[in-house]
Amino acid sequence: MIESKDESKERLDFVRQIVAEDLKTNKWDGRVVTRFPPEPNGYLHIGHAKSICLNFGIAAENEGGVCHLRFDDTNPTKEEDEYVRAIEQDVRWLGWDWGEHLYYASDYFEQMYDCAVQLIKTGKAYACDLTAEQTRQYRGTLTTPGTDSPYRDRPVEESLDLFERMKAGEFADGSRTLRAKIDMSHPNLNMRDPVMYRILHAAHHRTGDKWCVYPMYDWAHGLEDSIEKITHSICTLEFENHRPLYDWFLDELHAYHPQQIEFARLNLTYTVMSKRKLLQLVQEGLVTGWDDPRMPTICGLRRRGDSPESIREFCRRIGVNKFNSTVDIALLDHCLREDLNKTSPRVMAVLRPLKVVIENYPQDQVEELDAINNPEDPGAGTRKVPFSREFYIETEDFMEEPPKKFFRLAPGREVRLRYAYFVTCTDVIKDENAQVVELRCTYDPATRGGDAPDGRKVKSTLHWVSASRSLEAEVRLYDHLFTKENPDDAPEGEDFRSNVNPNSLEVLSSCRVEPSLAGAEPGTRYQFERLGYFCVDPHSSPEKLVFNRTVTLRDTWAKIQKSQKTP
RNA sequence: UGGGGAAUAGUGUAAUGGUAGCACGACUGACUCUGGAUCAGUUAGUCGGGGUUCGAGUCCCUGUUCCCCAGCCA
Repeated sequence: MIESKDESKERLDFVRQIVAEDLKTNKWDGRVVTRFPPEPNGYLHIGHAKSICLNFGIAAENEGGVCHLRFDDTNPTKEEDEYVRAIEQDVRWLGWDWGEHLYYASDYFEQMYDCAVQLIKTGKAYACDLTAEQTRQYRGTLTTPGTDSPYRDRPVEESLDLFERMKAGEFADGSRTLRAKIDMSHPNLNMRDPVMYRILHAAHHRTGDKWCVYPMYDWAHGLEDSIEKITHSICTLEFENHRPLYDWFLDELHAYHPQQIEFARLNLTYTVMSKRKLLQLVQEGLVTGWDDPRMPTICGLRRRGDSPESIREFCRRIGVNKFNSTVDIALLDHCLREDLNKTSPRVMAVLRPLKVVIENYPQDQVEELDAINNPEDPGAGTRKVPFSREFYIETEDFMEEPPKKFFRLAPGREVRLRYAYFVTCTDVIKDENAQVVELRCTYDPATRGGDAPDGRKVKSTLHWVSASRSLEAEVRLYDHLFTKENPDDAPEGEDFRSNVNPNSLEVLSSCRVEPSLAGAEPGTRYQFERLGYFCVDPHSSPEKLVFNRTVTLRDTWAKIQKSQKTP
C-alpha cells in the first residue's frame, strides 16, 4: 500500500474533507469504505486513474480504510472477461491493492431481484408493457411533464407475476420493463418512473444464461454500495442528477445508505478521454491498438514508459473538484521527468547517426571508459563504455555553419565526448548531394575521461557510441496524438479525427545504442543522455531492440531554435 | 422558457469573514562533463453589478457565462 507522504499539513480536497468530518462525527462508526466500480467493457485510462487514486488513496490514508474493486457488470451485451483481467492488471500496476475485496455486481443479482419484488409488493414498482419508444414519449421533455404509463396502477399481483415471467424468459427483449413508481411530472427526468429491469436474452460473462432480466445502473448501483457497506460512494459529476434516485431506492428499501459524492472527471490537453472516441481511434486504425503509446489508456502509458509513481503524483497534484477543467499535459510530462530523472539509468544512444573518424587515434584500439549510471543516484554505480577510432554522434549535433547560439560541433571547433575525450573537427566529408556523411577529427589524449589537465573548457558535451561496438536499435518517437489542445475543436462538419497529429509517431530504424543495452528487458526504462526517457517495448528482443520514447528531456536548444524561427 | 451543478494568474489548485498562497508553464540569471538536473528570481488572478461588515474570494441580492439530464448504457 502506498504511504501518504507528509500529507498532514496538506490541504484536503472536498471529498477528503467530507471523509474527515464523518470520521470526526463518527457517522460511519469509524469506517472508511470506498470502491472503484468499473464496467468491464473497455480499457482504463488516465481519467480512471484519477478516480482510482481518489478511492484507493482515501482508503489508504485512513486507519482501517478499505477500497473495493467492483466490476459493475450489469449489461451482458457489452461486457467481457478480457476487460476484467486488463482492469485488474492496470489497477495493480498503478500500485493499489484491493486485498480480499474483489466483487462483481452480478453476484448480487439474486438479492437485487428480491429487493425488486419487495418494492413491487409495497406498490413502489410495477411491470410496464410500454415499448422503448413509447416509454420515451411518455417521459415528457425537459420542460414538460411526462404522462403516467397505462400499466402504472396495475395490481401488485399482476406485476409480480409478470416480473417473474420476465425473469423466466417468457417475453421478448424490449417487450416489458420493471419500473419504479415515483413521479412522472418530476422536474428531474431520472425520477419519472425509471426503468429498473430490462429483458435481455444475452449470455452474461459470469452468470451465463441464468438471467433474462438485468438491472439498470440506478437500481443496481446503490444496492451494490449498500450490500458492500460502502461509506462514501464517489462518482463523477454527471451522476449528480441521479443522486435523488440513488437515495430514493435505498430509502424505500430501508437499506444501509452510503453517501454519494460527485467530482469532476479529468480532461487533458492534446488528448481525448471518452471511451467512444478512444474506441474509434482503435477501430479506425488511427492508432495501433488500446496499448498504443499515444493512447491515454493505462496500458498505453505503461507501454510508453510512464511509471506508476509519476501517474499517482500527477493525480495528487491535479486535485479534486466539482467543476470541469482541463489539465495541461505538460504537468504529466513534468511528473514523468521528475520521477524518471531520479530512477532511470543513463545510457548513450544515437538516434540519427553521423560517422566520425579520429585520425590520430590508433586504428584497432578500443578503450573501456567509465560512465556514471545515474548522477542523481550514486548507488547506481558506474559501467564501462567502449570507445574506438570510429564512432557516431547525433546528426543534429554538427553544423557546418553554426548559428550564434549553437554550441555543438562545427568545423574547427572542440567539444567533449561524454566520459571520453575532447575532439576537434578537422574535416567534413560530403556525398554527391552535398550531404555531410562523415566527419574527421583529432583528439587530445590528455583529456581521457573528459577533463582537460590544462583546465581549458569546451562549450558542449556530446553523447556518442562506438561504431564497431554499438548495437542497432529501432526507436519510436511519440508526440501528442492531436495537434490541438482541444481535439474537439474541429472545422464545421469534421470532428476530432481531423486533428490527429500526422507526426505523432516517427520510427527510426537505424539507431545505435551502447552495448550495455544488449538484451534489455521489455518494460525497462532508460534515459538516453541528452535526448529523453525511453522504455523497452514489449515486442523488443535481443535480435531486434525496440525503444519507445516516453518523454523528451527539457530542451533549451530546441526552444532557442523555435524562438529564432518564429520571432 | 424545467431541474441539477459550477465560476480564483495562461493552466491546475489553496485560502472555510482577517496579508490572495502553491504547483505547472513562460521569461531572467547562477551552476553544470547531459543546452538535463539543481538553485535563485520575474511574470500574472478572485466572472460583472450592488449590498452587509472595521474588514468579503468567502455572507446576502442580482446579472452573466459554462457543464450535466429526455438510453430498456454506465
